[in-house]
Amino acid sequence: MKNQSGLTTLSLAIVGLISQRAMTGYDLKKVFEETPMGHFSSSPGAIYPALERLSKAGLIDGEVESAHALRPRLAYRLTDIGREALGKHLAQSVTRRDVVWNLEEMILRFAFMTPALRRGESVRFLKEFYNEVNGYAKELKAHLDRVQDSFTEEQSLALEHGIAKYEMNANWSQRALKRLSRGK
Amino acid sequence: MKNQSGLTTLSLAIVGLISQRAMTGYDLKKVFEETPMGHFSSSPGAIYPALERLSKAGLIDGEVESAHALRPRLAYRLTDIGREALGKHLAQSVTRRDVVWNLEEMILRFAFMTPALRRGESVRFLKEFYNEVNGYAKELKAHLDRVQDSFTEEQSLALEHGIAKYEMNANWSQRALKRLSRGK
DNA sequence: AATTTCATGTAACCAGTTACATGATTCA
DNA sequence: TGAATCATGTAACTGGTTACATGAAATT
Repeated sequence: MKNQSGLTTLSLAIVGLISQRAMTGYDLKKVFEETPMGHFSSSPGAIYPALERLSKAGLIDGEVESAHALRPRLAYRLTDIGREALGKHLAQSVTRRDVVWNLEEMILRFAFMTPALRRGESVRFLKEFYNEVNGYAKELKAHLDRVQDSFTEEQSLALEHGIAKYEMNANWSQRALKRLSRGK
Repeated sequence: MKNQSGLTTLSLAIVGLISQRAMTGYDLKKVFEETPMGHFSSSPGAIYPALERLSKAGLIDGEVESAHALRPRLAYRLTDIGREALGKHLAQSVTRRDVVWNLEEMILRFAFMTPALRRGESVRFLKEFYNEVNGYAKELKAHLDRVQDSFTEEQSLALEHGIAKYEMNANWSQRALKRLSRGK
């Protein structure tokens, strides 16, 4: 459990995908294999136990589609509880901790916002996201100024990589903000 | 074990730091807490077991500094085996898989290259890194072209985030390459 | 006198990894 | 007919998380 709402990154990906259409474990596996959707293991040893946990927690519900077969195809869809949990998870505000430790998950959250939340929530997310990544980029720059004299060239470059990463995120969120405002 | 040479990302960080100067578990904890060195847990429950594993594997060696105290201060330094293992780990070539699944670890590798490897190795690393991130950026663009009609605005933006990330990495590695060539 | 810092560890838990297993159906 | 795909699962292992524990030394 990576955060207060109790969804791991993999669980979020699963719940988010299932929120769009009913899916079996195998469907999820294929999405993780064939699309650049975050980077998740497509191993059955991760997916099926995760589905079982979410099912036990009442967030998703599996419907048997071919009861006669040896391995009945189990198509999962979101329950009302699941839809609410997803909404709450996505609506959490963006903290410094989030962008430092779970940046990729933040993008995953953002990807699932429509139609789970209202458009205004995506905008709010982007503004908060921008503030945090921009703030952290400044922190990193200040740190570089302090330490670069004692650093090897590679170490300086590695830290500059971090700065460039957060600046790229700041730029992206600004662009995204414009696109969302323009679009509606 | 995340890759063929058997070092997890945390182990690499520990071995890399210890290669620069002898360090205790507490020293490592402070580095992880106070500097933006990758993003590692500063929890003793991760660090001390990792030190023990590395010690058992013969990569590092702990020297008791204050035997009289209740908690003797254990300063670790690299063994010859450890130095060799670090060198081999850092000298691995960069694969597509690496930049897709372990990009942050690649930067960590790069940061420790001096003085563990010769400068030429850093240059080779950057060239390979550039090829892979650039290639993957192109893959992502092609994917976006294929799927964007069926995507929500947020999903398109999330994928564009991925593209921007790999383009930023391509730019960074080009800049880094120039700096290393110029500098020596 | 009280709090923070130094310093190392353990225990319970949990999620993800690799590898294995089964067998029907579809395709070359 | 042999291989690939569909489809779901289990078992052993591993490493990281959170929380707890201890107690000396330094600082406020």
